[in-house]
Amino acid sequence: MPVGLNDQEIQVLGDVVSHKRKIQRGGYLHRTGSSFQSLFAIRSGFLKTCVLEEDGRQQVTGFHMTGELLGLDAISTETHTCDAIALEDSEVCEIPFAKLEEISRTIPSLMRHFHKIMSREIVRDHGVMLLLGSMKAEERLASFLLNLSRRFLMRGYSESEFNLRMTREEIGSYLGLKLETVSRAFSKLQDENIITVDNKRIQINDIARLRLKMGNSSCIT
Amino acid sequence: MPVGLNDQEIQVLGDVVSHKRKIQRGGYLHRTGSSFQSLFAIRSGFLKTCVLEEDGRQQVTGFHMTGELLGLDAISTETHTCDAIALEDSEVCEIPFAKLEEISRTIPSLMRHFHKIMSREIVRDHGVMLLLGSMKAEERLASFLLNLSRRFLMRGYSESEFNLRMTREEIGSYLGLKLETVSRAFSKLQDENIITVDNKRIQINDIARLRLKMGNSSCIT
DNA sequence: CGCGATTTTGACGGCACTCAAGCGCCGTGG
DNA sequence: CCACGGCGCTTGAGTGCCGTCAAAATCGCG
Repeated sequence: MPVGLNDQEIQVLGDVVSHKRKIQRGGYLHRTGSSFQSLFAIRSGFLKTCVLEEDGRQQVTGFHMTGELLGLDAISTETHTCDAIALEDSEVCEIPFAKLEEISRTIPSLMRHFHKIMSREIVRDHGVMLLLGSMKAEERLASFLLNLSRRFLMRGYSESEFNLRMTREEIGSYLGLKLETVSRAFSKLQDENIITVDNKRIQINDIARLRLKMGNSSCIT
Repeated sequence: MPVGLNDQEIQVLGDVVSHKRKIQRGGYLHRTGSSFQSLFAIRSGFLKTCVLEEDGRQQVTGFHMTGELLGLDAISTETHTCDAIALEDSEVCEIPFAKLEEISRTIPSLMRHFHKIMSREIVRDHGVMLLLGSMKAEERLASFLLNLSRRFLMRGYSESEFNLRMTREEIGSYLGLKLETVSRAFSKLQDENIITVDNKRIQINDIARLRLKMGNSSCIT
């Protein structure tokens, strides 16, 4: 997963990864308030992170797939600030953070890589802020689908056909919309023959026109 | 600024800070696309960061004051992903990032501190995402004012009376609202005697009721 | 097959956006 | 000194997008 490291470095890093953990669908990887010890690298599966509001409802802050790193938000307070929940059976590697810091002192490229990952998360969040702050419902959904498409492609899956792991409500929570609005936006894009929707199965028929829907060129990572 | 370092460490860090830079009101600290060399610690003043959209309009991603660190987003691509513009005459310390990484290898507490700062930025962004995704105009403005209030308090200024450095349009851009909506929300809070608004001068008369306006307890940092 | 969860679709209403007018402040120039 | 014009701010009226409420359809699963 960590790009830009040589074999030796990867091996050293491998020693840090204390053990793997399986989380079945619906299970928690960590909860808000629980103490922070480790980062988690996703080996397989699909997770969401969400913060709970006082009234019980939840806001999804991200969807995460293979190769991504979870728990970065917890470094600051040494307490997790969100829940991480598996949307399908998943497998993660636990990376004790203290060890990671220690080892990264001897491997500059690893440290640099780690810093880039944190920075990329900040850039990603800015992209989402842009989306939430200035896009309409249809633009948000287009942006979301294109983002998923790109991430599937990077992992060797089809960029034009994939299964959503999350519900309309979770998509809506992430995009700052109600589930009905998400559903309507799906239907609208389908009416225009840009995508084909069959419940959770999405097929992108015209990726160029989908990109046009999202006036903005910035693509959330 | 950096909390949690001892005197010796602070001195070492001081050596890293190559030189100070003054930016006058309206001036750029850095621009989108310019190459990344250094982080910037704000010594004094007030800056905004914003990303430009293709259509020329801009979305403000943050307001930044004394003691805060700018440029974290640029680490990932080694290119700045946003503009940083001074909203009043400001002074920053330039911190060459390569040097910071190098030195942090010998001072674990500095490295840890840096990681916490990056992590806090991620948490902050999640707070903004929550705000943009689920709050109404008045709640957003209340949240914004309380955030400013707290940050002024932390710096030894009054928490109940301060000057806004930014325009209504910039506030709106940050909060995902149009300037007219921001203005109306100010007026409404004033009508309820919760705040007193005199152009850029804000006085918080009833901080408890202002907190109530923002149903959510999460406070963006 | 039957139930609950999820999704779709429709009708309606409200909040925020758009368009527009007017005010106050301030720097410039007559 | 004062008139003028630009800019930022406020306020009003009307519109439209999206949230709310509701009902029906479909899916998933035992």
